[in-house]
Amino acid sequence: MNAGVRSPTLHDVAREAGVSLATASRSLNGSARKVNDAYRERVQAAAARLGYTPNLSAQAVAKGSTMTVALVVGDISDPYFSSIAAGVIGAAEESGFIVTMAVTARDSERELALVRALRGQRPRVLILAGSRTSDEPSQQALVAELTAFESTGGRVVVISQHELPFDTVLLDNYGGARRLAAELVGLGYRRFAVISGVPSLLTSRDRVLGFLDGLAEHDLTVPADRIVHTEFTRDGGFAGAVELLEHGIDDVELVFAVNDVMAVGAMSALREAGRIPGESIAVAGFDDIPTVRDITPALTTVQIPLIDVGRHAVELALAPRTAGGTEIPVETTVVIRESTPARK
Amino acid sequence: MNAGVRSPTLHDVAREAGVSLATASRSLNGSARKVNDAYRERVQAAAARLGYTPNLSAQAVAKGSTMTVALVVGDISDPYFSSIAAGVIGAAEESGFIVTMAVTARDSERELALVRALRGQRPRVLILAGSRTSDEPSQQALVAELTAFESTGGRVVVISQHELPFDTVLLDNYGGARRLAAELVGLGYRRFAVISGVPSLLTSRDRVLGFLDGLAEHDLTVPADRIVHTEFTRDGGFAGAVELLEHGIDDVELVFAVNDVMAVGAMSALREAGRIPGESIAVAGFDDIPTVRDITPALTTVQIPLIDVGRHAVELALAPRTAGGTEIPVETTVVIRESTPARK
DNA sequence: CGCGTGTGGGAAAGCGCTTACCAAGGAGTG
DNA sequence: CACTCCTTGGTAAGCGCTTTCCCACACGCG
Repeated sequence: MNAGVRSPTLHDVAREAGVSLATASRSLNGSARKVNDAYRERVQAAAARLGYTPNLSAQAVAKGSTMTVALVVGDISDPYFSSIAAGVIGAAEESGFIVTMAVTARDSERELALVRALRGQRPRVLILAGSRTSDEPSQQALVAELTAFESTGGRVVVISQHELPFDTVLLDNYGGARRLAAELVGLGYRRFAVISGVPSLLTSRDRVLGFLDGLAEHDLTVPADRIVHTEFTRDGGFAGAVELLEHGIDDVELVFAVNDVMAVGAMSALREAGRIPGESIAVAGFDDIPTVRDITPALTTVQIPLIDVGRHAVELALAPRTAGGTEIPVETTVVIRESTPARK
Repeated sequence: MNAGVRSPTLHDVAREAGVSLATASRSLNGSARKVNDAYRERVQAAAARLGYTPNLSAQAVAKGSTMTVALVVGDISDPYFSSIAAGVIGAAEESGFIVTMAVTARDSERELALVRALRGQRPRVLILAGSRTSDEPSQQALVAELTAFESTGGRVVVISQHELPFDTVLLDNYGGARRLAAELVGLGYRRFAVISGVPSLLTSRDRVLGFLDGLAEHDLTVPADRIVHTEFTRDGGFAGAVELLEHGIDDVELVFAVNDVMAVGAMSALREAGRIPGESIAVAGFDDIPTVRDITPALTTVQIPLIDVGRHAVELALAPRTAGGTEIPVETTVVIRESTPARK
C-alpha cells in the first residue's frame, strides 16, 4: 500500500472510456462545449470506476487561474480571527473556492514574508485579517507586494481600517467605542481606565480614540497614567490590569479593554486583587466574541458580526473590481451586560 | 492596473538574466545540481528585479508532489478546533508546508465530500480533526477514499480515536474522564449528572464511559435519566442543562459536561435557574480550552494539550511511514478549579 | 600529447491538464 | 441535389515548471 501507484489521470480515464483526452476533459468539468450524453456518461462511469479526481494544480496551470482564497490572520486560536475565518471559509466554499491559511503571529515582517509566499499559489483572492499597524517600514513593502499581486489579476481585501489602497471591510472601531463611552456615561460612570494595545496598532488606536472622544463629549477625560499599553492578547489584558493596579486605581469605576480577550484577562487580574468585576469595579471590552456572554459577570462589549465580516470579505473579492477600492462598512453595536451595572 | 499583466515566469527571468531556463530553475530552488555563483547571482538579481515568484501549481505538476497539508476540522470557530489548527499551521509552516483548511460543520456526508475535493489538491498530508462518529454508513466510503489517497502516496492522520486504520494522534478521552471522576469522588462528590453529545460521537461516548467507569470504581452510578444527549456545542450544553433541570436535579451535586464549551453553556443555564455554579452546584468539563480558566468560577476540566496535538499530527505525517499505522498517545490531565470545590 | 574523468550549461521531454483549431458528418436551404 | 453552416470528436499546442540527457570544456595523469 505504501508504494507508488500514481493517481489516475485524465488520460487514464479517457483510455478507459475509449474517448479522446479532450472529450474526457469536456465531460468532467462544466466546459462550454457540449458533449454527447452517451459519451459523457461513459466518461463519468470510467472516472468513478478509476476513482479519478482532477489534479487541481494541473488545472490551475492549464487554465492560468486557481480557485483558491488565501487568508492571512494574526492568530487562528484567537476567537476574533477564528470567527472571521469561519465566515471566510463558509462563503468561499459556497462559491467553490478552497481556502489556504497562514498566520502572522502578529508580526509584520512575517506577514510580508507570508504574503510573498502566498503569491506563489496564485490565489484569486488574498484576504488580510491581520491587524494593521501604522508606522512599520515593512508596510511599504507590503503595499508594493499587494499592488503587484493586484496588477497580475489578483484581488486583495483587507479587513479593518482603510489604511491600504485596497478593497476593505471597514470595522467601525472608532464609532463603536465612542458609542460605548456614551452609554457608559449614561449608566453613571465617570472615572475610567483604559487597557490598550501597542500604540501603532490601528485597531487599538481607533478604539481608544473613539472611547476618549465619546467621553470628551461629556467633558470627561482619562488621565494619561490610566491608559496602559500592552499585548493584544488575554495575557496582555491581565498584565495591563496588574499595571493599573500598581498605579493605584482605587477610585476608578470602569476599566475599558480594547478587546474582549484582554478584558477577560483583566477581569481575572482584578478579581485576584480583590476588585470584583461587576461589583466593585466595572469592565467593558470590544468584539463580542462568543464566550463573553457566558462569563461572570457577562461582559459589556461592542459587537462586531465577525462571521459576516469574513463573508463580506469574500463577497467583496468576488464582486467585479471597481476603481479606487470599495469599502463595505460593518456596523458595530454596543451590548450592555452585567459587567457594567447602572450606578445608582 | 486592472488589466492582465501576467506574473513574470521563470522564462522571463531566464531571458532577463541571459541564461537558460534550466539554469534559472536550478539557481532559484535548492536543486541538487551546482550552478556557478556568478550565474546564480545574475539569476537571483533578475528574479528580484522582475518580482518573480515561482508558480507553486506549476512546480507541483512538474515535480508531481506538493507542499501542502490539508486540514479538515468540524468548526474552526470552536476553540477546540482552532487550537488544534494553530498547532498544525505552526508545525506545517516550520517545515515549509502551506495548509489548506475545510470545515465539515460536523456533518459526515460533508466530510466525505470535502475529503474527495481535497484530494484534488494532491496534498502530501491529510489531517482529519473532525470528531469521528461510529455508526455512520458514510464512514465506509470515507475509509475507502482515505485508503485510496494513501495508496497514491499521501499520508493520512486522524486525531482522536483509533477507529480508522491510519496514523493517529490518540487522545485519552476515556482515561482522562475516568481520572476526573476519581478526583471528584475524592473531593466528596457523590451524586452526578452528565451532559453528553449524541451517542454516535466517539469522543463523547468515550468520555461518558470513562466517567461512569471511574465512578463505578467507587460503587457510584448515574441514573439513566441524569444523562442527557445534546449537541456538542455551547448551545447544546445550555439545552442539556435545561433538560436536566426539567427532570429535577435538586439533589445533584455535580454536572459533568463532555466538553468545555458545553460546560460553559450549562453553567449559564444553571445560573439562570438559580443554581450557582461552584456554590450550589459543581460543574466540570473537558478539553481545557483557553477561556475556561478565566470564567467564574474557573472550570474544573481535563486538559488536552491542543496545540501539541496539532503539532504531533504533522510530525506523524512527516515521519517515515510505518506498517499498520503509528499512534501518538497524548496525555490528558485533570485540572481541578473553583467550579468543583471540595465538599466538607 | 592522448585519454579518461568530472563539472556544469543548455536543449528538450515531460508533468496533467485545457482549449484553440481542424475535420467529418448531419441538418437546413434553394 | 449541391452547397453552406452547425455540431461535436479529436489532434496538438500550450500552461510554467523540473529534470534527464547530451555535450563542451577543463583538468589530471601516464
